[in-house]
Amino acid sequence: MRKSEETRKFIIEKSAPIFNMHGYKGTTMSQLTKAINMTKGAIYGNFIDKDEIALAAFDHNFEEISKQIQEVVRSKENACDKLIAFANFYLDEFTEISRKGGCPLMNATIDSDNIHPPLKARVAEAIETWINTVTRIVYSGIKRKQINPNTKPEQFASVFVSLIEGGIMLSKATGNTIHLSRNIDQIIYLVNAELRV
Amino acid sequence: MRKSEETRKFIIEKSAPIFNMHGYKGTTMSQLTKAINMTKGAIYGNFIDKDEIALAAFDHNFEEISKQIQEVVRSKENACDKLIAFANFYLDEFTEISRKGGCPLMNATIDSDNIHPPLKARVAEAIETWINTVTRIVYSGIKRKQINPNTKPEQFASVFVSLIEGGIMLSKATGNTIHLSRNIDQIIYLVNAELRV
DNA sequence: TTACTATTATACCAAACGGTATAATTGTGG
DNA sequence: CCACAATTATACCGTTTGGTATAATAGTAA
Repeated sequence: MRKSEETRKFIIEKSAPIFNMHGYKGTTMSQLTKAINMTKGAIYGNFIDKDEIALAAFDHNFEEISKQIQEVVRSKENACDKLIAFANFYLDEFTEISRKGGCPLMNATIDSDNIHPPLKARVAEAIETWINTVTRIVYSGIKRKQINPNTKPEQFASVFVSLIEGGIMLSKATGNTIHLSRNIDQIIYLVNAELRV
Repeated sequence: MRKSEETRKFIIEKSAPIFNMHGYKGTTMSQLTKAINMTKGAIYGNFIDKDEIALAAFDHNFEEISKQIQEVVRSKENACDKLIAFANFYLDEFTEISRKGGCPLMNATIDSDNIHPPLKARVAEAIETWINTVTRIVYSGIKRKQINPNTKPEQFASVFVSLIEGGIMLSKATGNTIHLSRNIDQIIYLVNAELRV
């Protein structure tokens, strides 16, 4: 009763970066058995099929990055500082994120589309959550008179998230961090020049 | 001597959206035979392997979208108008692009990573080309006194492309065009408020 | 320690994978 | 229209795929 939950967690942790790197179709059961150093019997004793592992892996990837972001955001008081810290997190962690296959939200967005509807639904939910986090920071900043009341929180959130994701994509594709770096600069500029009061 | 090139072209055209929708691993030879309504013999008589079709499909997807963008950009005289027309193209064509599986550059970036080095190299090249196009428009605008000389063309290009790609990703994932729409608004705002002289 | 249950390993399955040899067909220059 | 070459269809190959019985093992409550 106890052991199974441990191995289940273990399997998810080891599988998560593999799904993130190779995608759903690109990840095979034998890749997973090698990574976790267990046999199929162990996997299928804890998961009903590949789908369940893939979904659990995505949840794990998203939760892990969410936790880190929450921590970074909470470490700042001012809403503008929260946004800047949020953005800088991705720049600081770019190498580490790349090592694990890039941003799981973007990867799963592309990977699940036209292939895996349940995963796609999960991704959509995660992205809404992420956008809402940014939106709420802006709303809260306006309320606390830290952010210009003319700012449109939803508009800013789309731009904010897009600059991060777009920057990751460009830097990943070209192998050059400069693109993400420029985008984070742009975010910092926007926050300081247009949002901050 | 003539026929083979025709069918080769035909195979590429029919295969391109499939590779774009399902990715390299997610696309199977039998999917392709169904789509082109021919047998494997026909395919392997014109291509040495799946890789060659995948690469040709990516090139085709990129060339097709490049051609359309070039046309849109050339239709405007002023550099700022070129940039706005460029951005609006993606908003106007979002539905059509989605129908074909989304932006091939983003899809291939995610899909090729950790899986297909030759395709990844091709994607990197295509993205550099795309960024250079934007950079050149800005440089040219500065030279022709249409754009503020303080503008940093490379910085703007990264932001420009990221807002488009990020917007596509968010809109694709959530099924809501609003994200891309907001990003295009942001681009137009940036061009008119900060670039245009 | 025992007895039973939960968990993992082994061995296997049919189906689908990318790819190929070869036969049938079709296009084409003379 | 013929003869030959280029192209496409058919039938098959070994391998790998996700998944499953079942046997062996390990954990656990009494």
